[in-house]
Amino acid sequence: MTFKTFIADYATAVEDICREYFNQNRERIKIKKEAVAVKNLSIIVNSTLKLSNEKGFNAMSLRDLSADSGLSMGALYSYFASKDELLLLIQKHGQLTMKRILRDELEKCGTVRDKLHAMVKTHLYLSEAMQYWFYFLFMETKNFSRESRTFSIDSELLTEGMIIDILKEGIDQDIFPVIDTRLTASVIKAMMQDWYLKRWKYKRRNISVDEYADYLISFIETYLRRQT
Amino acid sequence: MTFKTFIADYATAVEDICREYFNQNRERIKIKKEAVAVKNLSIIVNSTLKLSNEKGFNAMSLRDLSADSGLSMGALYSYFASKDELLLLIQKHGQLTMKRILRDELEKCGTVRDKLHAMVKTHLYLSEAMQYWFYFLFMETKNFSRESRTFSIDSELLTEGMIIDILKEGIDQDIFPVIDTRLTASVIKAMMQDWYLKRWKYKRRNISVDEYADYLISFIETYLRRQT
DNA sequence: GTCTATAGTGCGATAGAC
DNA sequence: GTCTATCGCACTATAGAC
Repeated sequence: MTFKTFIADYATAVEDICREYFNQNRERIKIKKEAVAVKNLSIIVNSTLKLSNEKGFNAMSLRDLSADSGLSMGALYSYFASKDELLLLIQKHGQLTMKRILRDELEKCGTVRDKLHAMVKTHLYLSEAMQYWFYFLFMETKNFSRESRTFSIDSELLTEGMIIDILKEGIDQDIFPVIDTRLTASVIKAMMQDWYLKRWKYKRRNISVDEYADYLISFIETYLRRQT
Repeated sequence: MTFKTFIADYATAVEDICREYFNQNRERIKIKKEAVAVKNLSIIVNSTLKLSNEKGFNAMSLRDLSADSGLSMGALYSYFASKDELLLLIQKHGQLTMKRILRDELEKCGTVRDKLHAMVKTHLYLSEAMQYWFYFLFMETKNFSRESRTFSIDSELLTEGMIIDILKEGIDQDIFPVIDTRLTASVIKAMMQDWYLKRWKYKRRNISVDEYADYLISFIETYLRRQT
């Protein structure tokens, strides 16, 4: 798997998320034609992510969003009931999609080593393809409601849990040395997150997501090599 | 060095930063008595950091700050000219203090291995002692002015540069294997940053900063062990 | 040196024309 | 389904009393 093959499979992810949101909230949304709604929702979401990445969701006014999306203030409110609901749409549906993709990719794997590679690559590819989305989720969590914050924390722990399971499986099979799986999973997650938290740095240095993935995998494998 | 010995040396860091700010802006600040000014500035800074960590600097109103600090709106404006200036005070003076402490601690070291250990420990201890400050600087960068953002980026690259220098020195002395120093420094930084970005996680698990530091050092050393 | 009261601004949200 | 015009509110910042 390379980034190019990955992106071909998930090019319509944003549109899919918007369609799902539309279908789940049909009664409340004033627009009735699916094609129109999904198109405009995608524009709204993309504009919101762009503007929020620049100056934060709180600092982004709906007037900014109106100007950037090309929709009027009134039109925006046909798609969501409040600014908070827009935040929720992006958080909830974004996170669900990411979890689903990550799980799907992992299920294709046979060996422990395959799983570890798929975990690192899929996470990095996802955060590359949905860069704004990942950055948004990380930076804006504190603006969420109590319930949403819990959801966000669970999401972090879920990914970490998946890494822990892979490490444990490897230790059981005598492939990896005996290590602190929770701390190791934690720092692996931190290294993967750096890709989208410091995107500007890697861009400036012309490091591609595939190069970063290869480096990370070799770094982790060196640590997990059993001392003979 | 443990966290306990470290904190004893730098207990007055916040107060020192406020005193420095006061002395550099004597003409503009309406309060004239140093003792009063430094005391209230410390309260203001601590309240700002606390509130910003909860909901972000933008979402924190000066009414919130007034309530939390116990100073009236009018009194607050005796210490700074605008909300933006308050942001600048925290950013600029905080960053300078951190750089200074980091450099001081590294200069005490003799061997390459000592330097690497001091780097990890000092960075973690600093981010533990000034947790709110570090989190603030990371999360609020997008609210900074253009010039301030550059300053912030330089600060990130400076720390990374210090790690690169240590790695290069180790490679030259045949202590470390030949590796990509820039990428390695980058992921080491990412792992150190995780300590303050996910403070809630480590707190929940009762992992102390000394335990995290020891784990990180052993992780890095395993990677840097020359294969025989 | 600190307070209260308030001016002026820009926000989120909505009503009603088209 | 989208627009423009506008309301009420909360914000930053300041003026003037104590």
